[in-house]
Amino acid sequence: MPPCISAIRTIVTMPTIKEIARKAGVSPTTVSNVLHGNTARVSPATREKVEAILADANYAPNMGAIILAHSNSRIIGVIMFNEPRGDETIVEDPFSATILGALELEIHRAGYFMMLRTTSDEAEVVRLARTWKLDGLVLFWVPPGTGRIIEDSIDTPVVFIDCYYPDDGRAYHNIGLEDERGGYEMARYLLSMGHRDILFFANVPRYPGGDEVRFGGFRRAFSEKGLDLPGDRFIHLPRDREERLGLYERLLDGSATALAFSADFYAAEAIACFQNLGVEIPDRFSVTGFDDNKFSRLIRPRLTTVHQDIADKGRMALALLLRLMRGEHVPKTDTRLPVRLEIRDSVRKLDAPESEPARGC
Amino acid sequence: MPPCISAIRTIVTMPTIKEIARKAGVSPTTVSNVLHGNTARVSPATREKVEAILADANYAPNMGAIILAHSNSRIIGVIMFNEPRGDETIVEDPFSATILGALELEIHRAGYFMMLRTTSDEAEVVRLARTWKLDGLVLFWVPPGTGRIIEDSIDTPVVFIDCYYPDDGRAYHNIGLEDERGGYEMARYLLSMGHRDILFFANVPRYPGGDEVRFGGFRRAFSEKGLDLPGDRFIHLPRDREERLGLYERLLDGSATALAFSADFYAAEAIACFQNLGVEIPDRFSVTGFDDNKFSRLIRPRLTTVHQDIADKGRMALALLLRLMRGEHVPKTDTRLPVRLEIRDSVRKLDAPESEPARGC
DNA sequence: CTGTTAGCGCATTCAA
DNA sequence: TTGAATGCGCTAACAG
Repeated sequence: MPPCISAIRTIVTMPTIKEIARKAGVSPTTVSNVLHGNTARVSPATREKVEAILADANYAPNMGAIILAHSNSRIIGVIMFNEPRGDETIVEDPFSATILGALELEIHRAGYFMMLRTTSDEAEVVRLARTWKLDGLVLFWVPPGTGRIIEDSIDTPVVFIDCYYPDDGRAYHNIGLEDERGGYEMARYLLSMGHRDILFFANVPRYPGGDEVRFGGFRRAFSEKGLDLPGDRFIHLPRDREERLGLYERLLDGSATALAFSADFYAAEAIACFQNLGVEIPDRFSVTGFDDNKFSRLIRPRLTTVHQDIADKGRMALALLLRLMRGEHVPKTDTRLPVRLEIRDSVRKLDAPESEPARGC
Repeated sequence: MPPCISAIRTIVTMPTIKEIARKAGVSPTTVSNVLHGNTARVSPATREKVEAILADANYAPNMGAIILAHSNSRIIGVIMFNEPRGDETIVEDPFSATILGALELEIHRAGYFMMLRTTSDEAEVVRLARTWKLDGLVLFWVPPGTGRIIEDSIDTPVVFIDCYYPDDGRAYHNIGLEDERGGYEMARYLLSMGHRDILFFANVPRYPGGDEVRFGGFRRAFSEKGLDLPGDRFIHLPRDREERLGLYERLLDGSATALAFSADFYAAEAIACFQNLGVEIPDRFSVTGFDDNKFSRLIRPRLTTVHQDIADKGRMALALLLRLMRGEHVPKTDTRLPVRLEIRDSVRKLDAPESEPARGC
């Protein structure tokens, strides 16, 4: 190994508290007290000296030792439950990406570290929490029943995002959405536009419980009008893109006038597919989404959808988690963040001329 | 504390190697050997017994102790350099999201853990690598000069993604893109469609060096035709959305016939803005993007752009990093992944009728 | 094939 | 106000 390399290695050697103490001519305990702002336990003079050496040596603690010493890592685990499929990852979904961005920002800001993982295996989550002594956990789309197992197996504060639970008489810290109301309002709107023959497309396997609740909102709106929305109007989209495109094409032979998607992305995909086939939207089909992601206003026609504040969901989840981590007692409530119907241009009034799209940037 | 709670806590208590050893009636070393598959050092009989107890106790190692014992954490740090701005995060960008998804998959698959962080501070990266004894580092969009500082300060294998370097006579492990060729081909195409008055919009502050290289490709194509593309055609987009929209609107008073964006998202944003103002694209402006993200084929007109395989970039970066982590000697090369011009419907031939859009899903 | 031992870096008693 | 001693859980060198 050439000398220049070993010189670099020397720079790299990480100073420890012990070394800092030696340089400062004090004990490791004193250095530790300085590091922790234990001003009462150290004189200003030594404090200053130690601080100078600390800065000069570019001291950085060894988290391994810290974990070992008091079993917390300052790591917040962010886990997205999903079945792995083909070449699409769940992280790249615009919803996921937006909320992950918000979480990263807040975790960083709070002085914690973020460990990201996707899995469909609760045992893996438990293992992760234990081996890393995670300080907190944010769990997305946990299937019913699984949340209980996780909470019972670990000692870590947990906040769920977008989860629905079995009737096990137990409460969870959850940040969710007014899914029922979202479905209800969208259905009311579609009904008001004259649509009766509606198909609802679930969010592939991504939102256990939630899609059903949204569909429940649709049904409620229908029954309020004395109409029925049969269960076979709830359709699971295939995971495979080609299969989805085939499904969209086959809809052209059907009688539905409106297609309600439980995610903007698939709505956009379907619209593009129809347009590529020369089928005009919303002339042939009215199409609606859910979430109001960043792209729903960029596609044409602009997508009528159910708006939610995605980044805010992440911020709320983290604020809650931080409180739990501080040991505050927070009542377990299933928070349902508000939704708002966002009417744009992808739904047409039946038996009426097309509406003029809105203007303005 | 009620008894039921303490019962749960008991379940939670994490077994250590020592406890496992006690239960199995062997020494901690033997357990450790079993855990590490050191079959040569332990008899099949004891191995089986220990394994049974291990599984039964749901043993999970304490990473703190492991880090302390041999200074590697199995964590791969993923760092995205960026200036924080307003309410937009870099993680939610479709490019980032796609590559993060691929990285998460590969890191997980390789048995490592992923720590995600955005920052604009190289000192923070160094600190992170040291305090966590990171096994590897993936760095995005590192500004020129900063990469060297980081590499010189730590002992961790580093792979850069989409970085350009100063002429410091040094090589880096970088997975980048044929940016110059991408710009060149796009410009040639625009020229072939009769465009001469072109504006190039840089990727906000996100891609130091890269945007300039893409613009360099544009200039080369122009000069090959004996034309000049002056430096004032290179425009930095404002970070603030409202300001960007204002900029787009002002373009209507200009003479440019084509707007070349260095990111699909902004191209899509601009197109939508124009459409909202009642301005037809590509009639009034031809618009092009870069990256070919998931949405570029969903918007209307479908976006003509420069395609890159984003997920593959992540996979290649991680494959390289894993080799480096294994101690393999890999020559430092600045890999430039191929680009491909993706001609769709957002560019029109000047002085010619609009082209018919392609059909098919 | 198995066990003993020392030490990784830090926080935290307890003594001085 | 300061320091010495102990232990967190694991690995690895060494001894048996």
